[in-house]
Amino acid sequence: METVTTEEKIIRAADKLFTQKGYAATRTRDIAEEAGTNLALLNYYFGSKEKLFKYVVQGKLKMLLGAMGPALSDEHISLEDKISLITENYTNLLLENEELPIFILNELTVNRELFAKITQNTRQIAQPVLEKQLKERGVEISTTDLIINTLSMTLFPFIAKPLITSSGLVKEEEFVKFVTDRKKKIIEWIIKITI
Amino acid sequence: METVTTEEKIIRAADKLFTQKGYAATRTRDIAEEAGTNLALLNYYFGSKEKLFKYVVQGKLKMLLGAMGPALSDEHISLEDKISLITENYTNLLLENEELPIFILNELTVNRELFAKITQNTRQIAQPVLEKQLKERGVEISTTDLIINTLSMTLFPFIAKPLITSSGLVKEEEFVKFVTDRKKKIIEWIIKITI
DNA sequence: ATTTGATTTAATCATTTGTTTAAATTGAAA
DNA sequence: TTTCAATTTAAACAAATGATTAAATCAAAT
Repeated sequence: METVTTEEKIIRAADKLFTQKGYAATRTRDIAEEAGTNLALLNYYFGSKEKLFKYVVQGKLKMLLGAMGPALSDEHISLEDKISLITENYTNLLLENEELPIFILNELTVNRELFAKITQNTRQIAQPVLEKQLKERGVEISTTDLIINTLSMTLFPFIAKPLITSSGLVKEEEFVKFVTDRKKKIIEWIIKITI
Repeated sequence: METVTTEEKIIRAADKLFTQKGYAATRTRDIAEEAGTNLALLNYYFGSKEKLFKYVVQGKLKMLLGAMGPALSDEHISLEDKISLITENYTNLLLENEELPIFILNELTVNRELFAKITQNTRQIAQPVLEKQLKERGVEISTTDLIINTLSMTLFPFIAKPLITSSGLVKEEEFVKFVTDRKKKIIEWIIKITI
């Protein structure tokens, strides 16, 4: 049997509720109840709701950026394979964490300072390599447009899922197939655009 | 001089704060203060915080869908012009209302039922016309992919603006130029993909 | 000028919410 | 077994928050 410490139980409960409802709408009492512990333990272990939130957010953000960083900055991975890796990694990640992007982007809007440091690193390493690879190909598209187009087409269906499904564009039960099929298409589209 | 009723002042204040901070984080007292009125007037005119919120959301949602609906269902507008209209309309709309998409998508995640009715209409009218136009062209892409790709590339920069700017991909002061320049590019890209 | 209904104000209520406190319990070390 | 720190519990506190009330003010109609 796996033993889960009280601290870990609180983290998991907080993760679930914060991601689901956002910071402001989540009650410390609900976290405690979800964790099956006492309300006071939240402050005993983490000091405050806000500190617990930051802990959770840091983890989520690393998750989100971790799916992109390493692939981008490797010189030995071709442009095609990079696009491929990004769409593949993100699609898989978001299939397991559908609320992740909206959660991050929403809290990011309110709490911008919190994120600046973590995000900058990734780009500064990745961008020069990408630019070099694009130049070698004699491509007219900018690195920025390439990255944003890839992320757009990959992430948008997850971000806009409630709009897409409730409008009937894609049925709820077909969603997984829809984004899975898109993985291959996106690479083709990006290549058509880029070359 | 323009005369603004108290009711209108409350709506504008609520609009601003709800869009900026979301439902849960917005305090009725802040709305009253922002409107320059008394707290009790909010309940006098709208009954409750929730009713006021729904009023605001309905307006925002119509705004968002209104930028797409009419263009799509018109048989006399060519495919190119439709893509063109959507990116043009949305880019302009979101330049004036940058927080709009994240606000809608976030609240939509929590409050799904509220939106179902309004969104369904738009698609049911538009999709058949689009499908016909695509078939006439002998194009292999699906209507769904076409719509989602166009929306992705147009909306994503606004949705992910905090991530894009704080990561340094696009500088805050260059953002307007960036999305404005993208308008033309998106149309070219979509055509490359579609044809 | 008076009346009447709509609007506004100030004060208060009841509940929720994040946090703290002090006592109880547990479990390992001496 | 005793001791002692770490952990857990139950209760309470103070502030914040959505809502309500009753009185005051205003503006138009009579």
